[in-house]
This record gives sequence, C-alpha cells and structure tokens, in this order.
Amino acid sequence: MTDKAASSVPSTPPAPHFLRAVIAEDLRSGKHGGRVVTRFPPEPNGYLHYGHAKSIILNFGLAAENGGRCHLRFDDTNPLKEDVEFEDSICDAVRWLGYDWGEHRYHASDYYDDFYRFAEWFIEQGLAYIDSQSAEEMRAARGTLTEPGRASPDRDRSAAESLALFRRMKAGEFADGRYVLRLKIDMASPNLNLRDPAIYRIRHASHHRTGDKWCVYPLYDYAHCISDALERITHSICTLEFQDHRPLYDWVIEKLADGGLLERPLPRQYEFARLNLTYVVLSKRKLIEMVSKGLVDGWDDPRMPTLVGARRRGFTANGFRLLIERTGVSKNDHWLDMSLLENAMRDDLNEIAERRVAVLDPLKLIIDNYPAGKSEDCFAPNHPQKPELGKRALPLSRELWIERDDFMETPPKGYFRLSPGKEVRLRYGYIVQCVGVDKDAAGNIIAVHATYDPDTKSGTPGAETRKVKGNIHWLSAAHAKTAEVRLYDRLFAVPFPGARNPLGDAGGEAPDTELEERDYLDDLNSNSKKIITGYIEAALAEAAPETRFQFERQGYFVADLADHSKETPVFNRAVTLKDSWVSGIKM
RNA sequence: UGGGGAGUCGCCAAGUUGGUUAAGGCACCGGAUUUUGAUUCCGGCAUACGAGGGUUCGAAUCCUUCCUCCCCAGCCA
Repeated sequence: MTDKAASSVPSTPPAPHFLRAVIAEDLRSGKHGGRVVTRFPPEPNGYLHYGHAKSIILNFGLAAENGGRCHLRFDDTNPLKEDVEFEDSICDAVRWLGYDWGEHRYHASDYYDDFYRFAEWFIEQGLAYIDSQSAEEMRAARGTLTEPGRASPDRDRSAAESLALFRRMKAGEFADGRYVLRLKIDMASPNLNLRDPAIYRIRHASHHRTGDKWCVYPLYDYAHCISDALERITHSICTLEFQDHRPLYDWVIEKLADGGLLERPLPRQYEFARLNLTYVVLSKRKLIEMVSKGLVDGWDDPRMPTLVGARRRGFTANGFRLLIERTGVSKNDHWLDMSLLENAMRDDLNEIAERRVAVLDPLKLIIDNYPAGKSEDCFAPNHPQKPELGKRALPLSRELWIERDDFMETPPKGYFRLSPGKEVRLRYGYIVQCVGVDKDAAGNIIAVHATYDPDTKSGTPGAETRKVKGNIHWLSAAHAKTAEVRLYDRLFAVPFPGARNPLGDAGGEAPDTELEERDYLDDLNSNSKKIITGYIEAALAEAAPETRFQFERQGYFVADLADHSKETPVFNRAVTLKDSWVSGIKM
C-alpha cells in the first residue's frame, strides 16, 4: 500500500501553478535571499467570504510550504469604513482555516509616520504636489480611456509651497477635500493609475486605532506597496483587478529605494483570478443587502458564503483547502461549479465525521411479532472504514421510526426499500417483512406493520444467510430523542444569480455580467432553508456544538454552534450524501 | 475606439527553451465490492488546444491576421 493510499485525509498532490513556479524560481535564483514572506491584507470593514478563503489559503499555504511566513495585515487606511469589531472576526476566520500569523499581526496604520515622512520626501524630490482641485475637477481633468489627462494648475507648485501646505493639512487647518497630495507621474499615461494619483486626502475622522492623531490619511496605492516593503514581503499576492496598479506599486517603492528610504530587494506583486462560484454571490454589496433586508439570518447564516456562515454550516477548513488544491490557481476568469465545493466538503467530511442515525421524516414501523416492552441492543460501527473508532449500541424495540420515503405502498420499478410483502434489513438489526399498513380516515399512511425474522440479526454468527438489497435506518421510538434539524440548500436557485441568462447558455459559458438586467434577489432559492423536527439517537444530544456527523444515508450534519444544547439539540445539514437513485427525494 | 489581462473536454486545469498516442480533478457513462442506492475500486470520456493563415520533417507550444471575454476614468480597497 502506498503512502497515498494509507493517508486518512483526502489529498491532492500539490498542483503546479504559476505562483508556485514564481516562488520556486525565486528560491532557486536567491532573489530574496531564500526568503518567502507573504501577507493576507484584509480591510477590516466586513466579514470574510469564500473568496477570502482562497486568498488566505494561498498566502499562508504558499509561505508554509516554502518554509516562509505569512503576515496578517489590516489595511486600515480609510477611517470612515473600518472598525475593530471586524478585526476579531477576521482573526477568528483565519485561525478557523488553520493558520497562524504568530507575531506578525500588523496594521497599515502602524506605518502612518513612515507614510507621512516618505510623502514629504516625495514632495521635496519634486515628485509630489498639493492639488487644490476639487474631486470633480480632478475627475474632469483626468481624461478618459482614450484621451490623455490635463495637468492641474497646481502641478508646478513649488516643493516648498507644497510642503508647507502638506504640513498645514496634517495640522488640521483645512476642511475635508480642500487639498489632496498627488504623485507627479504622467497625466498622459494610457494607464489611468499613473495620471498623478492622489496619495493623501484630508479626513477629519477618528481612526479606530490612531484615534484623532491624524486628519490626513494615505490611499491604498501608496500605503500598500510601502507596507509590503517595510515588512520585507517577498511575494505580494492579490487579485487580477490590481494588475493595472502594479506599475504604480513598483514606481513608488522603486523611487523610495533609490532614495535610500527602502531596502532592496523589493516586494513583487502577482495577481491571480479571484474565486467565483455558481449558485451564490460574493460581492460585499450584495451580501450586505441580503443581511440588511433580512433575507438571510445574519452574516453567519449557514447559507451565506461567509466564513462564519461556512463554519455554522458544518463545512471544514480542510474542505476549502481541498477545493483550492483541486481547482488550482490561474489568471483565467472562471466560475467554479458549486458542486466542486460541495464535493470537497463531502470528501473531507466522509473522512472525519462519525456515523449516526437520525430519522428526519418519521413514519412508525411496528414489528408485530416483537414483544412489547422488550428491547435489545444492536451495534453500529462509528465509521465503516475505520473500525478503530468502535461501535455503539442502538436499542431496538417493537415500535420504530423509519424514514417516510423508505416505504412505498406501490413502489416504482427499481425501488428496493420497504413495500407490502417485501423484505428489507433494519440496518444493524433484523430482516423484516412488511405485512400491512395502517391508514387514517383520509387514507394517509400512519404506520407500517412488519414481522421480523429472529434468525437474521446482524453480527450474530450463523445469521445473515439471506441477502436483502434494501437496508433502511431506524430508531426505537421509545429511545429516540427529538431534535431541531435545519436543512440547508443552495442560497440561489440558478447558477448565475441576476445575470441576463442566469442558467448560462447551452454552451455552459458564464453569462455576460455587464448586461445585468435582472435583480439577483429574484433568483433566491425559496427552499434554501427548511426547519424540521426529527428523531436522533439519544446520545447525539450530548454532542458538543460544532461536532460533525454523517446521518447515515442522508448527509453530513453539525451540532449548531450557537443554538445546540443537550436540552434542545439543533443540527444543521452541511451537505447531503450523493444519491444516485433518481427517484430519491431529498428535503 | 487607449491600456492591462485571459481564451485547452460540461466545470476547473496541467502543458508554453516546438518533438512519441494533449496530465489530473469534478461531472457524466459502464462494471466490481459494499449491512449507507454513500465510500472504495476498475474501465470509458478532447484526432482536439477561440478562429483563419503561415513557418517547420514536426506546433496547444513560433509568426501573423482576426474574434470573444474580463479589468481600469474613487480624494474605496
């Protein structure tokens, strides 16, 4: 048996991708002195979602597999949008995914003094100036995609004058928007980012970490690259939309390095395609809208594509890792099919989740020839592929709960569960034969009657001579407990919510997102959440919150993080089991 | 229409100093095992690499023309 086959956790051999290639080459050439330092740089202004999981896994994962480290850095350069409450949530999410930043937890705001000092240097070098144009005037003068911009009247302001103005800005002498500090690069550049980008603006706002110390704050393009350089980041990984920013990223730190203010080698930026998933939306704006309109039960609703949601859903960190490893990293815009995520979760859950029995849509089964009042134990393995996990006792008695769809009075062809006259095995127990049905006045089936064959008990030497195709799960009515079970399904009913052609075209291509003519909320799946009361093995009530199980023949469930307790058990369905029987009815 | 990216199987994605029959995963279709219609296992699944030309003994890989999609005109990140 090979190592791979012996491995208990599903794994995919590291796939080659361009980021791994870049790092391998840099390591080979010694470009960064053999160091690999990455960073995950979220802005603390909201909750992390599946897309961030990819970034976290890449940054921390790439560092780890190369003996390097990854910094957690909060990109807090906009006091209007950020808050500490989000920092805690972000830290929790990163830890939940299994990563540790050690001592390397930073904030862009840690470098405010450096940013400011460097800004004065840029002014002194004649590479930056204070502009008095309004935001509107600046926009008008910026030009368009096809026309060059026009120089600001202030572009030739002397360094001394700009410096004096900048200091007065910092001192709080001007109102928001009165002045802005701009880099002097090229108003005619075909890359709009280089048309004298603003790098400092006045904001009389309290910052969640620096309080009222500052009233001028740096902008992303200026702060990010410098932060990377100060932290001696080697590989600054971000998403594709920043490709156009790379020349500016390099311009700023190259100038500072030339001026002796930054050390070489400088960090390099690499861009990858962000994660897109079908049947869900990942834009912050849309997630906020769904929460604020009450269309979901908060940010941690198990249906939400947030990391707090994933956790409550019962998804696993390893499942996300599996997904990213399987789907790879490239610069191609793509839409991963949600089934890829679901499958990664199933694969991980299949390994780690112990098996239990739950009856979610109960129907009474009465074993006519089983003595009333008697009960006996049947033994069920906790994991069929891991005998070392042991077995547990399942009490059997005369009256049982079975799944409603495990019985059909007039079964279709191919149905091999219970039906009149047919035999089926009660999993881990006896073979029973259906002998009758009780109905109420309206003709609804209220109970099924069967007789059992005492010589067929599972695990008994000499028994089980007969093979029956059907195996159904059951719970002793006298012993089972009830639980609230929340059945979750995909949040949206279509692959591309809100798209002109939300189902995609026949060729399977993603629809044109630019021509978004419909409201994505119209595509919400009205059946994405169903709460039922089911029966569970009594011991399941004792499970610690967040413990995951496979409810046999049904799916993977987790004891709810927030609401589950011994007194009121609550289980969330993470994902169903694959079901290749087409007539099978789920939820 | 300027600039920057990308187009390989239904969904992802290897492959790019040109060289036997274009990896792999998911999905799907067969079959085996199975006390989960699960898992596992075996087999099948692109004469084809956005399209057309060209170079070459030989091209997904080089040249060329064209087509399509994504990103950019915040004092957001």
